[in-house]
Amino acid sequence: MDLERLLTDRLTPAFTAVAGGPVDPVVRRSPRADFQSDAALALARRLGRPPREIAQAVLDRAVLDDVCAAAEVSGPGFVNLTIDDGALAGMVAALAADDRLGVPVTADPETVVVDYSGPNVAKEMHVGHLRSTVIGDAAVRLLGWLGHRVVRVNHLGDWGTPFGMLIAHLVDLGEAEAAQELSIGDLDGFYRAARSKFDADPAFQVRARQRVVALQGGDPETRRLWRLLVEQSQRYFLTVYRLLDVTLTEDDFRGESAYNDRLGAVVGDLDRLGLLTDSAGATCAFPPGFTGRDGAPLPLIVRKGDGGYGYPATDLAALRLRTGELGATRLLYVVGLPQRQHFAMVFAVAGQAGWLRPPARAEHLGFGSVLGPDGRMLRSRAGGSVKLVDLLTEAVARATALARTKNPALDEADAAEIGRAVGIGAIKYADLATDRTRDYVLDWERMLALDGNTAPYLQYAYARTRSVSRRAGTKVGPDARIVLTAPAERALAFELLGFATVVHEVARTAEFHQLAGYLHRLATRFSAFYERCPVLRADGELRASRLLLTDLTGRTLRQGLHLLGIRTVERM
RNA sequence: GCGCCCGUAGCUCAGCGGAUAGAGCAGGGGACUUCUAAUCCCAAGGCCGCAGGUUCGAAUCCUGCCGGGCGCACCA
Repeated sequence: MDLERLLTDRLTPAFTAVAGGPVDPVVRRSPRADFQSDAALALARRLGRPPREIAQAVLDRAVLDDVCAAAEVSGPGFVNLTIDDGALAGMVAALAADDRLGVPVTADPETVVVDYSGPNVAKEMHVGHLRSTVIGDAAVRLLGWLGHRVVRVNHLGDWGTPFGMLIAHLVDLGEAEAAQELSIGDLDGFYRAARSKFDADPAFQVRARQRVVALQGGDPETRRLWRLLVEQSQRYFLTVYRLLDVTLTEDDFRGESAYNDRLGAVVGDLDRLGLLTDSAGATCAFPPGFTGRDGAPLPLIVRKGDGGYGYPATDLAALRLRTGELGATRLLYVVGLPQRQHFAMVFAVAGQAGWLRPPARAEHLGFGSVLGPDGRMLRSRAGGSVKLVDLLTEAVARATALARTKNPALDEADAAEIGRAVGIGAIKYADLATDRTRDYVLDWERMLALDGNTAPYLQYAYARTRSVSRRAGTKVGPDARIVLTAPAERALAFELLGFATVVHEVARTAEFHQLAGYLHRLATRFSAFYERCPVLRADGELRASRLLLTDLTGRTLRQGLHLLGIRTVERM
């Protein structure tokens, strides 16, 4: 069903025979035929034969008759393959009959830990958390759909010195008042108030420092107040996740504090392994290959000079638990690019300690910043960071207004539902549609545009497929014959068959913009098909075939968008 | 100083060893007695930052520059 793989499987033995060793035929879509294989060119030097001759020898041996209408050598030595219409139709029909759209559940499932979102307790979620949350959730959805055991970890910032100040402020306010403030989502106000008191009032500073000591010493009352802060914040974060359509739940919170009682063992074991050195009073690991400002080896500070633990220790403890107790073989860290070196060092030390060894591997899925229209880091008018809820609320409001304008017949409820799906979808899609590692510019006009590579365009294409299916009345069985005559039908068929390839590729690379690009291409192909190939006005076999193509396109768009965490609506 | 990321159409981005570098937007031209025009079609638009190198072949790999961003010991 996966055409690219099918052709690869057919060409590989032929290439291998000709070359006398294993060769990847390098099959890809071609502007000059349906597919092309480029491997003969690369082989020419090794075999000392002209590439065209090699290509011909491969074609002489390869079994392609049942799939290809034409297979020929072209140019300097490309192999051009044209798929037989009947074979193509057969594959599309098989695809339509498959609930999983040609993407089987993986044969070797693994345990994958996805560490993402990670907001800080008693601090507002801002656009910086948007990317981690959206990308991480897409990873969770995709890997889960493929049958892997996915463990979501929301590595909350719930520990450290700021909590002394926050708890002291909470006491000043009174618990009820503080809880009220936090539950309505005024986290920044709470944090700022604590901060400014800390900066201005020496007596408050003393109380704050005492609270840090009490908290770390396990004082029950301080712990209770701390829990209160954490719980109120979690409640608030969950409302944001719900609005964002993210699958994170309360069960996924595993804050930094969860590793407290393991930090001692981490340091102790690293020491026993001879990996630690005292340096300027701090206990450090010096993984090879990392140098700092003056060319000196760069330390990973596992325990600070004052005896406290920093986040390297926490990250090591978390990693060890994930590969050890959770048995994970793939660790994904969806954290901004600036942390790249930190994670490289953590992974290196974990490798040295034997906590991270094949088949287990860790990947830092770094990402760039969200920029404003001026090309600089997105800021609010006041110059502070933009509250994530504000951003989401504005997206929904804009999309709802847009829906009303475009389709005045919608009632309030429908407009609201569409506004939500489109607004949130637009934000998430804009985030996922470009290369993760790059910064991107948040531009309302562009991401809510009704054409172009945007969520609304894809959602509209989906709504059109549903509209056609609804109007058809009769449901077309999956056993309907597919007939492909028009070029637009063929083009759509090829795109539909490419879903599995993209899904597998993205599962490997976590480059979600590849999936987004695929879905946009699919929607584009469908729109062209829709324009040129009447479905409901066609008769008999052709009508049934086109209905099935329409339905299959809709299912693929819905599934693809769902994997990205984006909703579809039945009408727009 | 060292390290990482990024310089591709006016704008936002794909492409990251293969044939004539692709989309979308904006701008130009066309298609609504509609299966939802929130759409489609056509034309136009490029020293792929610069300079070397490797290769049969380079936007893609290597080296050096230039420009932008971000990191580089006790905040997470």
